[in-house]
Amino acid sequence: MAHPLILKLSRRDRLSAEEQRALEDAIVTIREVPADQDLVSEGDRPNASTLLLEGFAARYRTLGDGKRQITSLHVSGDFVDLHSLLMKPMDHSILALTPCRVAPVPHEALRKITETFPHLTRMLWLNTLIDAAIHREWLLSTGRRTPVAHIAHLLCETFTRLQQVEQVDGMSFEFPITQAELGDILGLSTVHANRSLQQLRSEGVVTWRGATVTILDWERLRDIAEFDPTYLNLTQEPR
Amino acid sequence: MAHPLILKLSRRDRLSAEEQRALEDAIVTIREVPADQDLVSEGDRPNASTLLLEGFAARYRTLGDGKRQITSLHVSGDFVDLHSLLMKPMDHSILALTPCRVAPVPHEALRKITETFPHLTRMLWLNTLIDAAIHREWLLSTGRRTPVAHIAHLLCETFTRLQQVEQVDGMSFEFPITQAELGDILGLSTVHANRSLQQLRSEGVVTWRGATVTILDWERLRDIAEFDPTYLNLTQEPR
DNA sequence: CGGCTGATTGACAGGGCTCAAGATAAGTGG
DNA sequence: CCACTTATCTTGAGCCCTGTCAATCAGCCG
Repeated sequence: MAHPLILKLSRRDRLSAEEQRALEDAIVTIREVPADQDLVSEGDRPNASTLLLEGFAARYRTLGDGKRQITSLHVSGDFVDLHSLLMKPMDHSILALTPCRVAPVPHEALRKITETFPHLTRMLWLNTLIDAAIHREWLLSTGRRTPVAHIAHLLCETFTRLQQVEQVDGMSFEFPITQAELGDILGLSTVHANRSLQQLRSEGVVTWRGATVTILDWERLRDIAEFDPTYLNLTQEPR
Repeated sequence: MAHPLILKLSRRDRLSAEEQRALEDAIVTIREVPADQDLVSEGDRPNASTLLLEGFAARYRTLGDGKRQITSLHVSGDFVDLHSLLMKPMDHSILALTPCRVAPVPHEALRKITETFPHLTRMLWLNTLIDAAIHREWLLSTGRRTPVAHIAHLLCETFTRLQQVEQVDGMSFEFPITQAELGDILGLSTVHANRSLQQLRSEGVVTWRGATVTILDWERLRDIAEFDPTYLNLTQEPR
């Protein structure tokens, strides 16, 4: 089974046949998780990391008064909690935004990879480094971008990430999040998320109907967002 | 030379003598960088990663209109751009907030470590995972904490991190950042950063005179911040 | 002492939040 | 396929938070 992680990593550097096999062999079971259920919960000490095969998931943290911040979004091919191999316990939860198909990859298998496949280990490490780069970009968005630019950036980023795993259709893609969730990504209230989104739509750069987003004017969207995909490390290089 | 990175990593898991030696041997030169100068600049393709031995540094990104967001702070023992081993080019810059003593660790040496010391590699990987965990915590702060709670959290975090590398003096520590920089950390204007800080001081939980911060009431500061150090992974475990 | 940088303050405008209601869309049972 | 229920999206109004601008104060250095 050629899973989307291989697709994703292969964009950054070539994986040998052995490396691909090691990744494939690491998957022994598949689990279906319904929407709105935690894939992993804060405080867990998982003994496997979760590879997302299908669906959308979000990592989030909640404050005492119930305010929630989504700290990252995940799509197929993402290793949503690869870090739990080395960091325990979980310091945040991961929520299935849609029904998800996931593969728990036992930490034993991952540890074995780190002992035997240095290059593949670096590629997995890189995977978590890209997560961190996305976090930094989100920090810039939350702290300094206007709400409209923040949404624009989120759409550019999501489009680009989905493109890598062949989940886009022309300039359209499925983006099944509610506006309440959008607010929790942006660090804004639902109402303000709604109004900012309307502004972006009214300028004719995007369309967002139901769960499908269409980018009508990529150049303009990119300019509004000041989107520069460097941080996603999409180039193939020796790593 | 027992550098602070060894101190820092040893809090998370025991390093063997060979591993420590490998880290020590990786340092061949030391460089002094004056304050307000970039240690590394966006777009660079460094062939060494920078270990911060002394001083404070910050990673930041800037928008077209000049707005700046600081995405992380670094203190002695931090490997400020360890990620540049695998991610090129640099997607952000790193600034010396004070005069810094740094050790460039050649990527060659690091790559060799990944080929020969799987456990040490995991420890370095962990180091970058903790950076990412801090990013997530900052996202929560920027998106959902009040400015006062955000500052409180920053102080709790900084105190805890400095404690690990023995840079605190009782409940006091040196924190040489200006209020403009504080604003760029919080995602607020300088003026508002100032007013929020005053509020925290007026409640008698902290003192911040010149570059030295003193925590007068840790419990209260922790409660205001809802600070939970889990994400810093301070426990010693097999990794 | 004069000239800097950084901290503090006041006034005011605009942005973003809350509350609450109405409109749409999506899902469910008959 | 319809009627109903529920979730989501929109909109309006009013208040508070936060940004901007500009001036004053404080500390440090030559």
